Amino acid sequence: MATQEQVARLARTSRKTVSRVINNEPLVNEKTRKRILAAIEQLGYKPHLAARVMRSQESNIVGFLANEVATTWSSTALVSGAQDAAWKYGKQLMLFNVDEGGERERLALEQLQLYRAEAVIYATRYHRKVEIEAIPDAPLILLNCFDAHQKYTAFVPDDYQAAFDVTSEMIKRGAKRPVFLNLATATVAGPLRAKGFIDAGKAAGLKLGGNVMEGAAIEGGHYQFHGYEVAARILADRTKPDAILCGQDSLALQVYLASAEAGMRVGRDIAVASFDNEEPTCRLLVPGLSTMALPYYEMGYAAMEAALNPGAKVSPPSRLPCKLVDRQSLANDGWAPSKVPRRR
Amino acid sequence: MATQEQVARLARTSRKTVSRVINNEPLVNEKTRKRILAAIEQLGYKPHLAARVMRSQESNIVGFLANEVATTWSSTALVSGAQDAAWKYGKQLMLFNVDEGGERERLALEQLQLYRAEAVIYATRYHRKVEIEAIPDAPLILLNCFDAHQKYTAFVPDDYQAAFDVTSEMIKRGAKRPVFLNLATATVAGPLRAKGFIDAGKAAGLKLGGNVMEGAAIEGGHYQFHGYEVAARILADRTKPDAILCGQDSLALQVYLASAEAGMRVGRDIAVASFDNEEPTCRLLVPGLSTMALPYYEMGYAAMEAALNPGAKVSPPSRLPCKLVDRQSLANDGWAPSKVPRRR
DNA sequence: CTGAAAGCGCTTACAG
DNA sequence: CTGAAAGCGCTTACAG
Repeated sequence: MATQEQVARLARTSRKTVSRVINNEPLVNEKTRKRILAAIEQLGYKPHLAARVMRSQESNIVGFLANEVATTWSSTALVSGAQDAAWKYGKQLMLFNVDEGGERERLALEQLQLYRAEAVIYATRYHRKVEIEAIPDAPLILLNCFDAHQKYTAFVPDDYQAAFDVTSEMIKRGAKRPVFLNLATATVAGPLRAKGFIDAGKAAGLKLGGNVMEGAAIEGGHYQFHGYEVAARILADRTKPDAILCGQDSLALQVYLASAEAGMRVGRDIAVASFDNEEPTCRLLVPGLSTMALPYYEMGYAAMEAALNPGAKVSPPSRLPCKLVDRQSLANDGWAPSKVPRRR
Repeated sequence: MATQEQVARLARTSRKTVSRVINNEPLVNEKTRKRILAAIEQLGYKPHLAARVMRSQESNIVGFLANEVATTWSSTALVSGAQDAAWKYGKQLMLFNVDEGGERERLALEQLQLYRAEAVIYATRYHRKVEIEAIPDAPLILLNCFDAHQKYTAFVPDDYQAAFDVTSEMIKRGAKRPVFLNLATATVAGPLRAKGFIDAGKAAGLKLGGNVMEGAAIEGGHYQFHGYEVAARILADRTKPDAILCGQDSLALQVYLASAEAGMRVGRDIAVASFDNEEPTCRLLVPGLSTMALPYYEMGYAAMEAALNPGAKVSPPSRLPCKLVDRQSLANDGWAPSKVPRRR
């Protein structure tokens, strides 16, 4: 691979002037610039980043540790957001798939120190608490998670608002007996959403305190889905719900199965809504699933902005708003259209 | 951050001897080594990789471009396999999420040149043909894909074997009228699997040529799933199948829905098997889905081995074998146990 | 507008 | 077993 030295020789000029052209510095004669650019082209010269890093003492690298992230669709959006923000600042993302507290995580943080990363972003697959320490000389930003002592800047989805909004919409469309098939109680999002669900009922004059149930549970360290069994049970009940809000799209999938087996059709005999907007699940379900999309791209973007502009505020975690992606599942033929409250 | 110079001063020795200790070279006096290690500890010294790279002219970096990969579970295994193999050789993975032929891909390849990557692995989400060119001075390895001219070493799953094996198992357990709800015909895996399905029938004395149908299609550049409609249609038919093999777990999900709505229970009234073993789908379906796992970890590992040992054979693509992950869906109460052919 | 010199933090090549 | 010198490919700081 060619060096600036070789380019300079071919262009009959000095290394420094070549460096000027490469770094788009002004004050270079047009003719000299042309000659240098031609030489660069001819030799296929590319700057050697390691040399630049060493001399300028700037690595321009930001580490992105994805904890379990790659197992779901959400990772794409988190990484894309961070990537786009990074490129805006001329920074380079260094991406790692890690396991919390595990060997890969340790090695990734080690590598990032060796590369003199300027900041580190730590992202999790779902909203939760983590235990992690920053490496020296690089701010740590938490993405979709937070630390117990709120020591680090963090960005999470606004679970309360999301549940409040989707429940309000459900009620606005006619739901009288909505049930919330929630995430495991041991999650962070679960209780926040339960509160949003209940408060939205309260705001509309509905008492929903008894309508929240667990659709999943953490058993033996593993996340177990019980949406199918719970849905089958409540749909067999005399006072069955007219709408089911699911804590995640996977639970909605199980509700679809249980509904079909109970002879009920989603979007006609029972309304269903959910959280996540996860591909491909949403596209596969018939009818299409109405679900609250989590603002992963925006979260990733915000995290990178914060990583590159340290000194800003640290805690509490910034809660980014969620939006409903409306398809066909949030409907019930039993809801009389006249009863839908109008909004202006 | 401390340098070897500072460590040397503190340990009252020379930079070179510090370098010896750091690189585990022999021929260092035990006492000197101890002093140096203590100094390293005290100063929190970490080697500066950029400096090492520049002097040794070895970047130790391998690029991993994940095309659409992060949208599915398969990515984890592909990356993990490559990661593990890389660490075995003391190499570092540089991971990028890219879009084929897009801006992110161009930028990623550019970055890898600037970092003087020693090899590049290009991975796709599903088995297909790609158009891509290697960057100078770094071998390109294709993972889960291949190029038209077989110019590059490639690793793909053995789709023919996978379909042959799962179909044989289906027939062995009693299937008489299996139907294959295949991927879109325009995919690479689709036709290979169709052949495996038909050949397995032939080997067992069953004519399955007319039993292959498309469960998905590429329409307007997008992959569209039709598993629900097709399954609903064939299950309503007088001569309905006793088993459905699905081209991917997502199609199986749609078959579960259509079966439930037709009043049929998977694993009892209709047997279902599939390809992918994708999380979390497989864990969510009731009953659990029996499916051919694709050897993603092994493929990733093999790709990295090939990347770091160039000069080996190039074409045709290496086809890695798939294995059945058996759960409860590959059963049908109508299959008399006595009719199951015995194997010894 | 241009260039010579120094130095970033290491490892290489060599001499003791 | 140890160390002084040179150099990897750049950018910085400075002088013209």
